[in-house]
Amino acid sequence: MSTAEETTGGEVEPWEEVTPDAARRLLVAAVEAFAERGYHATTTRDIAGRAGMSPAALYIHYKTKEELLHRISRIGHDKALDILRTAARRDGTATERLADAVSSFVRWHAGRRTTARVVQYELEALGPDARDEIFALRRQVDAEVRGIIRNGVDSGEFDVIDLHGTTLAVLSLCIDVARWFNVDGPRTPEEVGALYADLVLRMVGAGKQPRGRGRGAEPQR
Amino acid sequence: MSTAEETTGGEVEPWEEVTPDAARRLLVAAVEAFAERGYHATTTRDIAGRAGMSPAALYIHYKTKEELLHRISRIGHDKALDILRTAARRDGTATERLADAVSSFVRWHAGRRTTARVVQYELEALGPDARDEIFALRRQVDAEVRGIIRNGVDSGEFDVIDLHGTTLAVLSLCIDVARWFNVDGPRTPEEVGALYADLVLRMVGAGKQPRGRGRGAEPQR
DNA sequence: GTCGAGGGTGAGCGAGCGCTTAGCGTGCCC
DNA sequence: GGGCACGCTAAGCGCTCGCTCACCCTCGAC
Repeated sequence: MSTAEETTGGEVEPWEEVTPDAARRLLVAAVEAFAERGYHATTTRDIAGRAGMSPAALYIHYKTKEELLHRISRIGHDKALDILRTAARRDGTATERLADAVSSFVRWHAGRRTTARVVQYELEALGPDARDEIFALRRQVDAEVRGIIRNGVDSGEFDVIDLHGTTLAVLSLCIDVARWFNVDGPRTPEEVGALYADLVLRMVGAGKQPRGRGRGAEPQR
Repeated sequence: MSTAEETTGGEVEPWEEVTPDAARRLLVAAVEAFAERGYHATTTRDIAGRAGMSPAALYIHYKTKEELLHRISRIGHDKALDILRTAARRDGTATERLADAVSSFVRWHAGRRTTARVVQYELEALGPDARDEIFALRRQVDAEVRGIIRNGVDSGEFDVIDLHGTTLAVLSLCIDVARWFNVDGPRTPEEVGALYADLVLRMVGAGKQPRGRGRGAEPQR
């Protein structure tokens, strides 16, 4: 949001890829309901009601309630992966790219918290096939973050003992934002993103022995 | 890695405070079912079946299905708070106490993952009264960790810009272990606890300016 | 031996679930 | 202007849910 180079994190108009209009309204209603009450506690009547339609209308656009969850999960994971890929492929030092990846990923989890909650916490309601598809995306998410951290280790910017464990912890920290973030709370998504980027750079030991690699002169802050 | 002084993290025989025996078997069955499928997707028939009893037996020991969740949540939060309090009240530097708190808290979330999942992720299914009671416990959990970090800042051991935000992030990191930890995975609860303690000490900037301080070294004061 | 109390069961209630079906209104093509 | 495809609704099906109720078995007290 601040600099032109930064990855956006929050999208302009979400769900615009879902057509026709009635299908999108149903899907948005489902996101809200799933995030509020959870998949299993949400009824198809509730979803249809939020979208201003009768219960039967849902089945014109979606085969089952689970298909709704699958579509939400798929689109959400695509978006999350896109955010990380954009940050990972920027020019700049590993330190800059990791900070950008974390801050934009966190901004998405905070700013679009309802979507993120469904994406991150309702996976187990998916059937086996959908679950496999989504888990493949999650492995790619993991690989993007691990790639940035490995770059930083290779360049000497980072000091990391357990690459896989640290990657796991970084992602875990970001994902959990969707659990606790409160829109009415004292922090904006941007503030949490900035704080978390700083904490993650500390976790990977960035900016301790600046060996003057790459183009990024100043390590952090 | 594990000194005799360390807080245990995993308990010897859990749920021993629940009597009579049939009530405990039902509660343990409910923990497993809630952790596997979630509260709303779990049926009372499933719980009773796992405990080897008829569906009606559940209502001899518990008024409703929600009372089961409440009891589990209450006991679990008491245990979590107890773990943190024990670590916070040890003798030693803030660095040592924070490392102990994080490693034992994480060991509990990993080693008793089923319980922790229910405790951390099924709160919203509680009614308003039970929710209030549990949230009060959660504020105490937060206060314990914040207290240790504040001690470290005051003593000069830690370098923390945002006390509340950092506390939130530390707890968030620990709690999320219950989401991803896999008993059949490559890491033991002890390994994750040690890794996370190290990462958290980095997050709070421990062991930077006072040389010779930090883990492994002899504590003074 | 009788009896009461308490832990347990089989059967089933009313409600609400996911989902289906028959039919209706509207707009487009000719 | 007739025919029809499409989006949608009202009604409701079959099922399973949380929970209840009438009754039974076991066992210690006397």
